[in-house]
Amino acid sequence: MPAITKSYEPRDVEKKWYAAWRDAGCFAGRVNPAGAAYTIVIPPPNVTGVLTMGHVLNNTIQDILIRRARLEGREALWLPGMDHAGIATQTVVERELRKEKKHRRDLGREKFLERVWSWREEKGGIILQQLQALGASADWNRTQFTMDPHYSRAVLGVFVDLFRKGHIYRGKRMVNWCPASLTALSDEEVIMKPVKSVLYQVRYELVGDHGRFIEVKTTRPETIPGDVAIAVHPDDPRYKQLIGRKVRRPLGPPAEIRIIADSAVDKDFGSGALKITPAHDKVDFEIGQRHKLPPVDVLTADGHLNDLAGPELAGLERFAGRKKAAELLKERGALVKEEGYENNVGYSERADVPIEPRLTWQWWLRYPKVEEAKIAVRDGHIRFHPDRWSKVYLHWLENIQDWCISRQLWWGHRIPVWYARGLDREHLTEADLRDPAKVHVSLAGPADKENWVQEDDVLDTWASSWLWPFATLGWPDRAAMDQAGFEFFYPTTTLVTGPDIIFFWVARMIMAGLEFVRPGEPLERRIPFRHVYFTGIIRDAQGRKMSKSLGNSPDPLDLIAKYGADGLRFGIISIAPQGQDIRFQEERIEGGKNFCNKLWNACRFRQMSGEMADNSSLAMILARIAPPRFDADDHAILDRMLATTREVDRCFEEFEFSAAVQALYGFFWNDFCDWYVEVSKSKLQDPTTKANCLAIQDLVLRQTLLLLHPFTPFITEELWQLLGYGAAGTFLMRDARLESPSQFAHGGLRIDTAAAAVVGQLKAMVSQVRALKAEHGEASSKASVFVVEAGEAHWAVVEANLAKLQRMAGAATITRGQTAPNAPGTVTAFGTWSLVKQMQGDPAAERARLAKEIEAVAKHLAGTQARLANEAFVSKAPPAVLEGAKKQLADLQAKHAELQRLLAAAG
RNA sequence: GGACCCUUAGCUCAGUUGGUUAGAGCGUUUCCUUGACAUGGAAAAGGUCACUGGUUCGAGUCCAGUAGGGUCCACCA
Repeated sequence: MPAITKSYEPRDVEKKWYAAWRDAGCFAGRVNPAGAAYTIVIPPPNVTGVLTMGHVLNNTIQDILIRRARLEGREALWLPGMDHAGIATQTVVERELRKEKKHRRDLGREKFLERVWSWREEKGGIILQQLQALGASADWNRTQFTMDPHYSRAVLGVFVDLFRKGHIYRGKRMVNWCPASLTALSDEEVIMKPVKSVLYQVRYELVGDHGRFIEVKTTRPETIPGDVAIAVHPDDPRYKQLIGRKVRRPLGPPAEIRIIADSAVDKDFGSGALKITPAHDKVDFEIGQRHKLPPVDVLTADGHLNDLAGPELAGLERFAGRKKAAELLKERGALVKEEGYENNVGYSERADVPIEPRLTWQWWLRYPKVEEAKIAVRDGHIRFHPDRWSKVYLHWLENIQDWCISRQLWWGHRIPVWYARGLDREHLTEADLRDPAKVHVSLAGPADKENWVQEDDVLDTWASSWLWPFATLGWPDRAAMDQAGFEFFYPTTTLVTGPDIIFFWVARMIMAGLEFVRPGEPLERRIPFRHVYFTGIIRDAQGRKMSKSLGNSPDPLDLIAKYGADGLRFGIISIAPQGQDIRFQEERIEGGKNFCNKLWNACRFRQMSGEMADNSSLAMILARIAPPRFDADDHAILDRMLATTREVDRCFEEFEFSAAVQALYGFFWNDFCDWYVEVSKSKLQDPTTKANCLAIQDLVLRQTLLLLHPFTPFITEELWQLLGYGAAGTFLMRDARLESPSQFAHGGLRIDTAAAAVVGQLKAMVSQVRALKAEHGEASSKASVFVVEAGEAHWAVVEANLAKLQRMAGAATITRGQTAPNAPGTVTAFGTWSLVKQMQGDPAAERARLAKEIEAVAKHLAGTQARLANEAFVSKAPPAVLEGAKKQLADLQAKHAELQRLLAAAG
């Protein structure tokens, strides 16, 4: 066996094991009808994506779950893949084209798509390589892409199916239009931002009443040429007599527009009069519909003013047009006032420009299975972690709106609809849509293609990713499903994602699963997953979201180079409590690295301490353990090991990963390294205790590596192999199995918890003695001379642990005797220890120290006495609490008396 | 306007059903290179648990309210 080096160097170890796992096929999810499946589908990163800290957190958690599932003996499948990301990808390729001074229209649809595909081949999907550096144990042979042929068939098949069921329709409606990407967006893709703007107060002159005006307030004067009316509230006394009159439009081609009454107008906002521009505002559009007013669209698709805006404005970009419009109004005396104003403006999430409400023909989806989707979560068939997100989910479903699923892009799934050549698409009715002579909807398309024209639009990316949990498992093709193990792996077990895509993705997947999978079967067989774990959002030290534009996100690959993948994983998990946002601190990643080094060196110590026996199974190690020889420390460390095992079990059940990591950290560092390894040093000197001690170390290290493996896969595999904990040719990640505490008991392990409890007191005593030395200027390394004044029972404990105590307290000798007057001392659970040395300087310092301690004890004592003197406490508190208080009182009284005696003896 | 979350040590955060003297990591101070580890060890300082009131024998924890910070949803020009 090679010797373990002095410090852990992650780089080569990570490369070595990742390749070994991959080559041995350890990542493959296999069907085993006799076993239980554990399935995770990756939230597919965009094909344009690069690894961010958010991905690190998200995918580390998935890897933790999947590795833990393997160790529990489940058939684990982590299914990876990528999203074609319509707008994002098309934008990237268009940007490339722009550098060549070209536009996608110069290439034409077909050539442009070829270009996108070749971009994907060359540069797309880097993120999947990066995930491997993180240690992701996904089944890469199953990698899916939402534009793969079979996946595309699933997407288009679903469109056809929903169309036939009447869930999909085409309609001319107000949509969120992105003037940068030139496409419609769904409501979910629009984010509202408060924007500082100007509120213009504009007056419209009444026709036939020279010098009389009606005033409106608007933030968008450039749309005045699109005004078709002024609306007031029907009950507004200020305007009642003006209803039905006409005013002159102050901008654009001259026109007279009517003053109308509509109760949608808020009397108390602004002037109480509202300009109606149906083409550029959703509310205005609705009012326009009610009053049969035709919309006048004064903008082009890319956000410029068109000819309908009049010659002064035509051709201007919309914001330049706004400025110009204000100037023109001012010149004409129509601008009464302008004031600073802050309002909410919808922005395109992708392009980060203000969207335009725009009237266009689009394809819409009436969501299927909305009610069942609520039931699935409300009744706990799908559990959200943390649970509070279910409220957000349900609220959205309560208020759900039809989904605009068409996009005016080229990169994506082209809608499988063909219109009869020559059909007037601008005036298509619902009846036309359902007439197979006019509109053809199918996967294969019409037989006589020459007589038909295919729809130009593609589907929203989310209208493909909502099928992810089952389309990635071969659905709907039966042969592909069988090959992928659909029946075994679906429903998936856990989805790990961010709460920001609850609406975009999570809710839609639930509805899709319920609608399409195993129709007619019970709900719990159709849902796409049983658990949804929502991660927090990673923020920088100032609490800002990490984003590319701010440049405040560290490159995870740099962090891996610096701290190792395990260090990064351990660090990020340790600061990611369930459901809370995470403030990133690089120091915590460094802490992860340091922990790995600690683990490494503890194993190194084991290797240096004595011969490695056959460690290749739990049974082999247990066979070397001799419980009758156990001392308190042996009982204590095994007790803590089992408690930690149970705690980690609990954490996995509750999805509390950071708590698991903290439990493991505390156990390993404090209980094992700081105490057990240190006491081992004297036990290893003694031939009667050595073998047992080494076996216990093996047992604890083995269990620690098993529990830690999901979090830090590389170093644990390396150490597992170095210490020989698995049979030759096996892997920790694939072949090892977690043993439950009951299996340890089965193997003959009996823990004496009373003995284990003594160790807590021994530790406290050692701390007190060390502090005594430190306070009196004795270096911890100096071998000091102690005299202990103790009763028989207490001294027996000290004597039984003498060698260890000498080492731990840094003592040359520990003898029983009377405490010398004038010697510094401390009152412990096992007698009063005094340090034999020349009292330096003023004995008053020692008296002051004792007085301070006495004061603290007295205060605590008084509190306990008061509690016990309280009639209500004595009669109502549970017996265990009462007993505890009584014992505490006795202990404190004894300690107080002993301290008083020391004080009297001091100087 | 509605919903949810947060406020605990200098900093970032744990604190599971209410129960002795509220914890961790980092940072700070002092000491230590003793044969696993200085990526380390020992010790110490540091908190009226945002505020006010209530329930209770007992509240960081439960309830109500207040203040501050954050997130999501909502068509107010």
